[in-house]
Amino acid sequence: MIGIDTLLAWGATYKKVTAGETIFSERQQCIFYHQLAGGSVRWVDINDEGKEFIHDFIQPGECFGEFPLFDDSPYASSAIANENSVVIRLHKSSFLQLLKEEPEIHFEFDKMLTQRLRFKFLLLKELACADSEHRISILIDYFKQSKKNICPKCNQIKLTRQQIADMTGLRVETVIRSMRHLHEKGEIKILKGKVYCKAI
Amino acid sequence: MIGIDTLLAWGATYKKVTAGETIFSERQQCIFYHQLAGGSVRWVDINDEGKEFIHDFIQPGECFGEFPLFDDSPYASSAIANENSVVIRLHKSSFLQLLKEEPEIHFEFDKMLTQRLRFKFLLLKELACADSEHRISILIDYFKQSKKNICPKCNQIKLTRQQIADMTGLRVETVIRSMRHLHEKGEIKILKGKVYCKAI
DNA sequence: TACACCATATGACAATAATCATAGCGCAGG
DNA sequence: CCTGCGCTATGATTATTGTCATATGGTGTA
Repeated sequence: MIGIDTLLAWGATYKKVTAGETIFSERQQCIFYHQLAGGSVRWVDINDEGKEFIHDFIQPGECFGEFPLFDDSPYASSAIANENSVVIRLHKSSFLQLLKEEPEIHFEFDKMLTQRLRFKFLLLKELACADSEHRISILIDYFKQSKKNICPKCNQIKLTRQQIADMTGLRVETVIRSMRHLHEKGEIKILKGKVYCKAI
Repeated sequence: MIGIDTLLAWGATYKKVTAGETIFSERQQCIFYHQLAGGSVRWVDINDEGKEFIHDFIQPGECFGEFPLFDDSPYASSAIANENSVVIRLHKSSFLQLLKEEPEIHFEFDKMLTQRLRFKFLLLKELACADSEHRISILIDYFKQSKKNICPKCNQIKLTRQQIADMTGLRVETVIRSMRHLHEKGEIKILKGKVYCKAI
C-alpha cells in the first residue's frame, strides 16, 4: 500500500513473526499500522463454536487491521501468520500524521478501503443469496481478479478445500462435491486433486 | 456526515426524489457525492433472478454511493428512495477538493467507511456461518445499536418480514417462523404481528 | 361499514447442505 | 522406497430451509 521507504522514513520498524503466530486478536487495542513485507497472513474471525471464518488472505504489500486506526475501537478480528512472515509496523500517531501531510497517500488509502468494501458487498450478496457452487465460483473469480493465491504460470488455485470452506461458510464435503460438479461443467479443472482455473 | 452548511458553501444542491425512484443504479458512472437530507433510501443489489438484496437503509445525515468517488469504478449497487426524499449532491471534483482542504472531515469520512466495513465483516461472518435465527438476531442488534428503523419510544422494529428477509438472504416464511421462535424464547416480542425488541 | 390490499401466518412437501463414517490418494521425511 | 499424515473423496442419513398453496388479520379508503 504505502511505499516501504516512506514508512521507514516515518519511523516504521520490521517485525518477524513465525508460522501460526497471532499478530493481533479480536477485542485487543490497536497501536500500530501493519503492512505485510513478506510471507502470508490470514484475516480471521473465530466464532462462538470455535469455527474459523477467513475474511481474506493478505499478500506482501497489503496492509491489514486498519479499522481501529480510524474509529478508535478495538480490533474486529484476528490476524494469524500462515507462514514465517515479516511485518512493517508504524505507530498509530505517526501513521495518522503521515496521512495528514500526504493527501495523495490518504486518497490511495481510501481507494483501498473502498475496494475492500466492494468485495465485502459482493461476497455478502452472494453468500446470502446464492447456492454453494455459485459461492465458490464468486470466490475463485475474486482471487483471479486480485491475482491472489493463484499461480500466475499454471493457474493453480493454491487453497485447500478447507480454506475455501472457511471463506464461504460451507463444509469441506460440500466444497469438495460442488467443486467436482464445477469440474464436470467445465468451469474449473481438477487434476490429481489440484484445482486449476481457466486462463484469465 | 458532512455539515450541510459546508456542503452548500462548496456548491452542493438539493434534489427531490419521489418514492420508488432510483437515484443511481449499478454499473452507472458516478458524478456526485450524495447525502440524504430527508426521507429514506435503501441500498440494494438486484441479482440475476431479479431478487433484491438490501445492503442497508440510509437515514437523513448519512451519505451513500461513495465507492466510485475514490476508485473511479462504476456503482456496485443501486439506491432507491423508500419514500419522498431530499438528497444533497456535490460534484465529485468539489467533494475531493473539500476532503483535501479539510483533513478533519477526511478523517471523519474514513471513520464512516471503517464502520461500514466493520458492519459488513460482522454480517458476512454471521450470514456465512450462523443459522436463520442467529442471522435475524444479529441484524436486530445492529439496528438497535445504530438506532435505525426502531421506534425510540416503543422499541418497535419498523421493518417488514420481507425487508428482513431481503437483508439476510432468507425467505419471508423462514423469517416469520424464526421470529415466532425468537418470540417464544423471549428474545423479542410480537404483538398483533408487530415486532418489538427488548429495551436497549 | 364494508371492501380491498398487503403483511403475516401455517401446513405439506421438496431440495439442499450438514453430519458422520470410512476409504483412498499424494507428498514429505526418514 | 516405505511410512505416515493430511487432504481429498464418497455414501448414507439427518436437519434445515425453500417452495407452494392457502388462510387469517390489520389498516386505510370508498
